Amino acid sequence: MAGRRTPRRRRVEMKQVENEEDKLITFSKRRSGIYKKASELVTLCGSEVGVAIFSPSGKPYSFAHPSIDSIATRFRNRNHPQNVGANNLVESYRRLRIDELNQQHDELVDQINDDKARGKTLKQMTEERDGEGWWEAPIEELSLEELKQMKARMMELRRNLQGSITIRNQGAPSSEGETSNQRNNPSATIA
Amino acid sequence: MAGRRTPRRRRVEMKQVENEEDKLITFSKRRSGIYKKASELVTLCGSEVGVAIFSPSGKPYSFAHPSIDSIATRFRNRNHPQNVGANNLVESYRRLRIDELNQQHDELVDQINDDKARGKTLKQMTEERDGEGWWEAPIEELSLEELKQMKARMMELRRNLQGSITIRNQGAPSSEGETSNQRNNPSATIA
DNA sequence: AACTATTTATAAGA
DNA sequence: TTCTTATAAATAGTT
Repeated sequence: MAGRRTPRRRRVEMKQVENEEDKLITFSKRRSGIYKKASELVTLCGSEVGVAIFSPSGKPYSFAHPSIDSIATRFRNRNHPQNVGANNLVESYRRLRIDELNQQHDELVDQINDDKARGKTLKQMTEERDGEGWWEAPIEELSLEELKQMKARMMELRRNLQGSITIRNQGAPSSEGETSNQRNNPSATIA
Repeated sequence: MAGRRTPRRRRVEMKQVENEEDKLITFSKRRSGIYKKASELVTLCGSEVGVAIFSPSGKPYSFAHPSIDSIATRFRNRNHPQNVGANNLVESYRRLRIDELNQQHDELVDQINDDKARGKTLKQMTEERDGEGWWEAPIEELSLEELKQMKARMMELRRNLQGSITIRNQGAPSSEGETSNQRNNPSATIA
């Protein structure tokens, strides 16, 4: 009991933590730290914040205020929902080879409509996730949120484009048999 | 030089900062702090992190590693790109009334294809944003990223559904009660 | 932007 | 996992 009872000190080499156990602990603590900082920013400045983190083992975590949906929407709309975003959106869209995208979309919609997997309903999913703090939005909802976003995006785009073009042309099918596997190559598909 | 040269002390009331100027400074400092924490988490644990923040005035900021695209993709795929995510996605999709969504999509694609707004090309946009740290991804790219995500999502969905359904029928009534035999994900939740 | 008193975060240990 | 504590890091108020 004499002297220092906890003779530890630390160093902060910014290097990958080798020991897996330590790494997990560090991750856990620092994740909490970031959440706290984020929530403080929300409180102090009234700003909206969204955080997405993957643990070393790949488990997803998220933090968001007011909600992931809201954050995503704001990003989409940016400061000028009128044109700027739409322009980028449109131009980017084009470069993604709309034909192919459209074709895929049709395919998917058909398949989905045909009734396939069946799980929880949207409402159920939403209900289940209450009870935790607002900052602990379960990541399970993200895919759902993304769908909402997708619809929102489309409606926005449509709104922005309204009254401009009207020509309808399903377009030639893009001869693409192989698309790069983007699981490990997120940004490879674009250009 | 004698005595204390900076006789300041601070308080940390977690309240909205009233003074607008102070609020902006606080926001700026703390945003940097969060970015730093996030990048440290990346370095120490090798995890992937994405942060989205709106300033009090509504200006968007973001941080992401390896990229917003990657983060979004991982969230979409989650731990089990096979089924779980797809199920939610599919079910949600349905509930968003696919027909309507599809209709809107077609409309948009047609309009876009017909040549409308024209801005920077994707390549230009990408080039312009080099020179800063990887953690300072300009928010301007987000709308673009979302497009990538959209495509990625569709391709993923398509991949997941492949070999399951092939019927093409916009309004096919479902007679399937359950299809829950795909739930073989033992490691759905680590904790 | 820089400084520094102080608060806050956190690496180790228990 | 939660708590403790020594110490490193973040930052509010100021220059």
